Amino acid sequence: MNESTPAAEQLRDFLSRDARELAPLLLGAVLTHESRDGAVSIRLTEVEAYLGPEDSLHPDPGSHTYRGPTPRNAPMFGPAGHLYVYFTYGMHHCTNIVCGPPGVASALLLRAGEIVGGRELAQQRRPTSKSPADLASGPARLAKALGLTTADSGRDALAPPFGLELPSVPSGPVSSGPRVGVAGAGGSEEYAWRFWLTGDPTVSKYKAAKPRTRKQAAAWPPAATFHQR
DNA sequence: CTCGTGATGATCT
DNA sequence: GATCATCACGAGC
Repeated sequence: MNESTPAAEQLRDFLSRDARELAPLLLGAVLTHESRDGAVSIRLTEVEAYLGPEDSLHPDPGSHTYRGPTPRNAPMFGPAGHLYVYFTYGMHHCTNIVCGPPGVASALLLRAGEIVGGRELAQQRRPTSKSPADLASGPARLAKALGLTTADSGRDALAPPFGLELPSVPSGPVSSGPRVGVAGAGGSEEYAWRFWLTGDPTVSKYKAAKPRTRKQAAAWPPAATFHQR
């Protein structure tokens, strides 16, 4: 078995707090993933908090757990410090670190970071990246640089082959704003739960959630569809 | 620099 | 069947 060390359990306790409180504290932390090809380490510069459905004061319509547990989001209902990785848009992976008190299905989406170890391997995994600051400047880029897929969802980020190290000194000023790419109310100013290190060059460029142009084909023509097969 | 858009498949209703 | 917690690329300033 893979027993957690006392240090890992202390860190797990640290992560077991409200995602909005934890988010700024986790900026500057270094996440490492060691694989057969080598290790890559990322210093986190941008995260987003997603809350669980248990908090009736702040129900979070932008969270994957908003409508309760499913096979995909199961890790978010588990212990803090584990990974929740999902696949989206048919081609991208995104990585979360589960957090929050036990029984609250919340997590932090890792949106960007600075590669501080294994830059060569990260560049190999992201051949289209044109500068070191681009290597992990976006949630799918970050997952790609770390070599994470849905196969890693549910695994413990506080035990090998992973590792998480908190910043030894305060990481500097933190900014916050609305979450990126979240449709509907969950992306509004009311849920300004995106946090980043002010001025850091690796932070992803902000793009407001575009009002998804809905397909009108299904609704048109409106009346001539009675006898369609 | 800022847009707009196509790619592409798991997931949930 | 619609919706995505996105990225890369190309057109037009």
